Amino acid sequence: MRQSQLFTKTRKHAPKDEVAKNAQLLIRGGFIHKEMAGVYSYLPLGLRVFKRIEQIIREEMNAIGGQEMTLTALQSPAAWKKTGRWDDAAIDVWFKTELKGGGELGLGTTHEEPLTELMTEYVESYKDLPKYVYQFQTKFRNEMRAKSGIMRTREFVMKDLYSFSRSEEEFREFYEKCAAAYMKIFKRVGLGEQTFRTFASGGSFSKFSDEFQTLSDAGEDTIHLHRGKGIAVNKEVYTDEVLAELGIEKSELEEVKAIEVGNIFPLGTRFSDALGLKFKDEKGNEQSVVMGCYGIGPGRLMGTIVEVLSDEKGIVWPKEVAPFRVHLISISGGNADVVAEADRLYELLNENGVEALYDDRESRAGEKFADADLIGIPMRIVVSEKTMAEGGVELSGRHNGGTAIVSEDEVIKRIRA
RNA sequence: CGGGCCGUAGUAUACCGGUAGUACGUACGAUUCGGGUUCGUAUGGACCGGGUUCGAUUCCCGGCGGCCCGACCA
Repeated sequence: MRQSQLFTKTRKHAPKDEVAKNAQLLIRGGFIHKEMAGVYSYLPLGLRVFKRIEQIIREEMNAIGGQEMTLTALQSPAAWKKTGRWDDAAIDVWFKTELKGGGELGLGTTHEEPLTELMTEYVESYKDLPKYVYQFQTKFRNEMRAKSGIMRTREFVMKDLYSFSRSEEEFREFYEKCAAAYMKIFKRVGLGEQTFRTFASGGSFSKFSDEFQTLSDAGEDTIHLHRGKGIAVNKEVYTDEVLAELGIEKSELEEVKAIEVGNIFPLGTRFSDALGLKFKDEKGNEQSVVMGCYGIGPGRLMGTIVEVLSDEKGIVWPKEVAPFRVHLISISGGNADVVAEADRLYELLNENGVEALYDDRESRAGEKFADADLIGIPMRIVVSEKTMAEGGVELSGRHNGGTAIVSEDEVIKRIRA
């Protein structure tokens, strides 16, 4: 895409009402727009990153047997009343409203109830199980206090997968599979090294759950990390009993701040019992379906990547989530030959299927480099009088900054590598 | 929900109970052209309502909005 056509622009100053690094950089770079507290729009660059993250999650969920669908955001109270969760005392973040013709409805905060009820239409026999269903859905949560940029918002997309199994053992098997898939996802988005499976509270559904925590001072959570074993314990459940169960000792742990980027937990039969999701086993006996729930917020993940991987000049996107594969920059100083050469290279990249952001604006080099650093595309190609004189183009990386003059043929190969 | 701070051009910031200034941006002209070039001209602003006052952007009250700490957090 030609940068001159992009409707967004970069800014030198972050808005004063944003303190979180992720929001400051994402707004300065033109990735997101703050609509109101805790509500952000995703602009062209931001949406590209978001979609990349979403796609990585999708691929990994499909790989473990997930079937994608979309449930509704508007929620009828009926199913929620059956499980006792329509009450504000049970879920205090409901956005509720009324229908014109009478009757209440809510904006979905989570989707156990509607999906469980939906599954009763299709699950009858042990032959129908297990099943794994997921979606990317907008969740609405009337948080007391939105904060930390795009990390805790009132409207956000969540990938939520629900597992429906015949037994506790079958559930456990998938639970571990999903935990492994989660680690793959965090690795692919560039957070593998600093993300740890963390033993956590199970809330009102089960004794325990597992969180995935990415180390960052910007995090809301405090965890006790065992670097050697690569596991951690959330402060909430940091008890002698839990430590003994995990076979670790206090002296081996360090207390660190972290961002919760994922959470998986057992639901047992809490929802299947309340909503009548049962199946007939091989002997004809009726059994309750054993459920589990698995969430990741792509937006929060995007914010976390910015928090963890940016530097003083701006964002540094990992290759797999970058809005474009390469940032092509022309430094022409009004020289038409340089413009023609850069145009040609842009076409060449397109022809080779390399998505490029092409800075074809008539700006000076300094401004273009500063913008490129802020936007954070990992690979950069510069075309200028200098590179033309040297018979190639300049290739450099956002992260290490090293540059090299390479030929055109070589550049395509290197980018694809 | 408890506590605190804050609302001034598009953005970031000054000052002031009596003409609201600067930087960036934007427009035009010139200059320059590998790390936000320099100069000139122009553009554009006090969240809303009430009160005090001769006079309020400034002080007081209310509303709305924003941020932070804590609590909460499927």
